[in-house]
Amino acid sequence: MSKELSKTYDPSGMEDRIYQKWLEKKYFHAQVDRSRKPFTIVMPPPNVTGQLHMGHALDNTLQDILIRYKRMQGYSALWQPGTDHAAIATEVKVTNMLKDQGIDKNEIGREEFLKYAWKWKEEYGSRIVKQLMKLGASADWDRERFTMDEGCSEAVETVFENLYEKGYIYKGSRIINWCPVCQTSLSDAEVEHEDQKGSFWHILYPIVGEEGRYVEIATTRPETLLGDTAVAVNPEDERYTDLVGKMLELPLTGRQIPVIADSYVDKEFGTGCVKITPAHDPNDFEVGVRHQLPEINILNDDATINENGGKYAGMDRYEARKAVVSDLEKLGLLAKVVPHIHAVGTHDRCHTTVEPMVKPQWFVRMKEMAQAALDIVKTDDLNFVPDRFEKIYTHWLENIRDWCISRQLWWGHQIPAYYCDDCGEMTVHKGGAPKICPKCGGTHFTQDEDTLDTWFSSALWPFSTLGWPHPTEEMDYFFPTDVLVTGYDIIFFWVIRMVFSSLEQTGKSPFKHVLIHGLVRDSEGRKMSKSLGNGIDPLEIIDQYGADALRLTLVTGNAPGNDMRFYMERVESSRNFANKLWNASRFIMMNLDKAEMGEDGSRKLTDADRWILDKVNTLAAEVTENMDKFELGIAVSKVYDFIWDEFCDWYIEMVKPRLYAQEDDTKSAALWTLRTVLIQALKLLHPFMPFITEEIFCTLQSEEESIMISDWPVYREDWHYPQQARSVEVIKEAVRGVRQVRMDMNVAPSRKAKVFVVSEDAGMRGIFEEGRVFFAALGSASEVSVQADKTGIAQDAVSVLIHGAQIYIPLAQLVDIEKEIERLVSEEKRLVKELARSNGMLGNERFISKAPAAKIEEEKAKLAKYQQMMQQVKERLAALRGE
RNA sequence: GGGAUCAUAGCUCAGCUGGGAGAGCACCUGCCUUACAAGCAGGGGGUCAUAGGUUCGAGCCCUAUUGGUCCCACCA
Repeated sequence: MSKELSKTYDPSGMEDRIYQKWLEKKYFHAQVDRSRKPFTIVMPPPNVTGQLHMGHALDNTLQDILIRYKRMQGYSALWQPGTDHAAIATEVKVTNMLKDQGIDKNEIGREEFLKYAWKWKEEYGSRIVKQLMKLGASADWDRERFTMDEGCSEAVETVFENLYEKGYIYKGSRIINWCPVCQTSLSDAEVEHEDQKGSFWHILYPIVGEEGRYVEIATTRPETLLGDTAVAVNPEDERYTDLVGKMLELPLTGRQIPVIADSYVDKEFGTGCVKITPAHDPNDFEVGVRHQLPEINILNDDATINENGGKYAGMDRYEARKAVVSDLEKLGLLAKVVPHIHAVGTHDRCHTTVEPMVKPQWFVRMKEMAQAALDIVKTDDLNFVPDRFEKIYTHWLENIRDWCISRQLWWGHQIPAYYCDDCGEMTVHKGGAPKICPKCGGTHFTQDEDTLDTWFSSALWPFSTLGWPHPTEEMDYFFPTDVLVTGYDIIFFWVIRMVFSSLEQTGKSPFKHVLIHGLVRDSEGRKMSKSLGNGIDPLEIIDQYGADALRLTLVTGNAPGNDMRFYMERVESSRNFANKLWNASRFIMMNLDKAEMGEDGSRKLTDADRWILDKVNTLAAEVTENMDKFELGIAVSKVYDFIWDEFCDWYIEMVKPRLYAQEDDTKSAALWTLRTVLIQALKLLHPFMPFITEEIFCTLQSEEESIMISDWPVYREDWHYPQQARSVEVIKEAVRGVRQVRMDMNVAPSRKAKVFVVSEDAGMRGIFEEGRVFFAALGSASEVSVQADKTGIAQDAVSVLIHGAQIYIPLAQLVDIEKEIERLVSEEKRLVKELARSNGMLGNERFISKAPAAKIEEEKAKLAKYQQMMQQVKERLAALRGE
């Protein structure tokens, strides 16, 4: 006696109840178990103050599918979760929160600010975790980590020290990207280039000592003229050969600057003369280094002009631009202004135009580590799915520049560099300040003010969460991890940095596979964003349709690496599928309640039973293969089609007459098959729709169990029934034909008719004898007569011609002979085409000589089939026409 | 400037290593058949962007073209 399911599928309440049970039973907890193989996924840590959006929902659904699949296969499957401190994102939020309370972060100071930040983290840190739970995420929450917890921080300081000692981390005054609003340096990856309309200002620099002679330069940023320390021309540019070495009058400043030659200058572009501002342009900075030019910083941190800008000091950079241009015009030094579209670097977070500035910052030298990361992707130890992302990865690494890791923020890992209060000597030291200054023996130190780029700590995530740098059992067992699932938008920020960090620190790639997915867009293909207000809240979808429906929607028809559009209609159709499965299960349980399933020995499996067993068996093999190739969208649609089409629309309908009969010696076999196939299908579906499958599974069981720790279906030889698989397909074809004909003839569904199956082939007759009962039910037949010839069949019966048999339905006065002929003629036309195609192929000598033998045999079989059917059509037509 | 990617049914998208074009939704026609109307049965609808090429055979491979999306990039 099984328990009961409610009448309609209603996920609300059910999902939370089930999740709670899973938590209590500790099914998510993975342990080091040497008797089993490990399978590990490390969760991309969401921002600790973030909220679940569709991107998270997709990302975590994919991970959950993989981890549940592997767990069912018997792996010790660890899904390592945690959250990221998200340095700048969180700092901005906390700062704004304080601002709203009238508190200025600079007034309260670092220590006080951090107290607020931690409080904020405690308050909101669990929110995203709870939201992931609503989604059904089976992560090992007992192992939840945070990038700024003790262990992760230790890993960060250890790596910093290691890299510093190796000479890979250095501090230096280099040109970096500066965000004037966030007031911090940025890495190259954080700068987005946007095309903006601007102008090309052509400015005249008078040549010293040559009255009336000028050099014309072109610039998009005239205000930086205030920081110019040279003008450069190409050494091979004959137009300017005589100028090199001469001095120019730098307008508005009273300074004189030299003309230098540098191959960086493109003769063809602009005027061929470039003003050089080493302090505010990355290229100019390098030119400056080559020529030992002075750097004149003309900007304050908020992008106003500083005291080096003379009369322009205090002005904002754009005010200064206007003022400079207008002053140049007054002096007659503005040659012309040309409209110009150029790429402007902006901060990816606040979209402020960044200013290149020279500042003392910490950098990671990338050359060697990038090479290691490039090498590993050529091996089997690291591969991308789909593999085209390997190119993107490679291209980025080949062009990588040193990574600026210091940030002028407070929320984050403070750089473990200490300056001796006595002599100023810097010491890098993990685990707090050093005891004694190695240079002067001083004992008082001041720590570097800067914190690390948030990606520095997330780069260590795959191993810091497993206990590194300590030699833990987890590290030994679960590392390297198996799959990393993430969006393509984060390859540069995160994936690459994890790879080289792991290679450097552990000697291994952090994961074997990187499964890349695209973005979830709105129904019009736009990115979901706060500013557009077009975001769809996954939690609302879950409330309304259930997490299973959301998950199914996100994974169906989605190929790796491709963006997808989110449609409410698709969520509804997913929910409908859940309802379908729910009701089919309910039907099966009702029947299990009514009758005994019987002992093994008493079961008599019919062709239909063997057919569906064969189908579900094949399905298991195929789905497993798709899963292993990360083709999750294909895998789930196969399960979907199986459940809806084969199982519900065909098998259950086939089996009904046996269930409803008073006496049927195959009834228990039907019940057993229904239950067995349903369980197999539930298991195959479970990774995708964990809640509904668990609910049904548990209702079917007599004892308390869970589908999530049940065994994943494997292909089994004893369920391989090729014979029955074929014969039931024959009957299905006949049923479809009968239905089609009845529809064409407008026969009321309620009107049953006697159906004759005629075949000279005894094997074919056997198939229909065996399937007689369900053939009758599905074909609306009052009676089925299987015979070798047409004895007793009225001449005006409608006919269905299938390969190897003819089906006749005498429908008396309802049959319209003309219409019947029409139907047959169109069938004849179709067959003529098919025959032509088949004959064409087989008549082609080159096909015969070059195509694989199996293909040729297949085609020959088709030809024979069509020929046979054509003959039937011809005979039938002749009979109807009274020939 | 370099690169990636897409173009398949009215809409959104699948289509694995080349071997007779698929799904969901929408549409049309019949059905309240005692699991399900969130359903059942049947149906219409595609020169797989264009032009070449490779092949016995191309939606799939190659080349070019057109149109869209995205990423990277220090031409001031």
